[in-house]
Amino acid sequence: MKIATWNINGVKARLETVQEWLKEASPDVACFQEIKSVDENFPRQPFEDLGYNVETHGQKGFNGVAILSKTPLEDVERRLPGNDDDEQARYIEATVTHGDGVVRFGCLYLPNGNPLGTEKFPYKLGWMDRLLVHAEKRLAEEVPFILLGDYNVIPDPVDAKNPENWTDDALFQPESRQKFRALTHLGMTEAIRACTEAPETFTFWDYQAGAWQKNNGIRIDHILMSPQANDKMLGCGIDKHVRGWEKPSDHVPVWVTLAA
DNA sequence: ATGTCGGAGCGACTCCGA
Repeated sequence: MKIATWNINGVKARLETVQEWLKEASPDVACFQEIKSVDENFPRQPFEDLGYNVETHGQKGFNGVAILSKTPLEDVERRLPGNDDDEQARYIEATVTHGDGVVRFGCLYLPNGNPLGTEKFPYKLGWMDRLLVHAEKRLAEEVPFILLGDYNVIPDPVDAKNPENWTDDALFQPESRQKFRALTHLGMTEAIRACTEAPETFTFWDYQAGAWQKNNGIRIDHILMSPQANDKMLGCGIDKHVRGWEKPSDHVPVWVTLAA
């Protein structure tokens, strides 16, 4: 079973690119972030034509997440619990049958948090606190649970080409990194770090200032696995080549494979 | 040293968010 996450930066602008990648990579489950579409306008048909079931949680203009699965998506829940006043579409959860068991997926688009000194950074930290509470609840259920998406957190200096350039950025603040570590300390395994020790393992390259050409990347898209999911993990990868395609997203797909 | 992109609202440019 192959499971992927990708911040596509706009489903309308990326439709052909995403279809091309789905044909090439053929994930069983794909989580997308920044669909930038309301649910009614999400182009479901092109994905259904490729054999996917589709569930979305979108809003107008920005944010928005989606889960695609070759097998049915069940018990779909939208919104991260913990703040009924939060109107931003950043979380969707669903269960997929896998072999003789099930896997629950949480697809997330964690707030960016920039610029520091505005209400955006405490919103990010509050959202991470809610995610910690929710993950703890899911982990207590002791079923395979995978929390994947654009975390907007650079976990460690090794996860940036030029970490010194990120010291004033919300993605690399000590508080952001501490809360990300706290998630793993609940017992979740961060898949890419568990699968590879390769240097310069990045998932995002800014559109600006020739970041891609200079490999000036960061690693902010993560797949966190509960113990029951981690026990099944076979391998992982990052589809870096997709960043070099025509009309790319600034992020690339990240994936894991699980034993049946 | 600088370099971008997507979407919305408006009315073919400017702003926002990243």
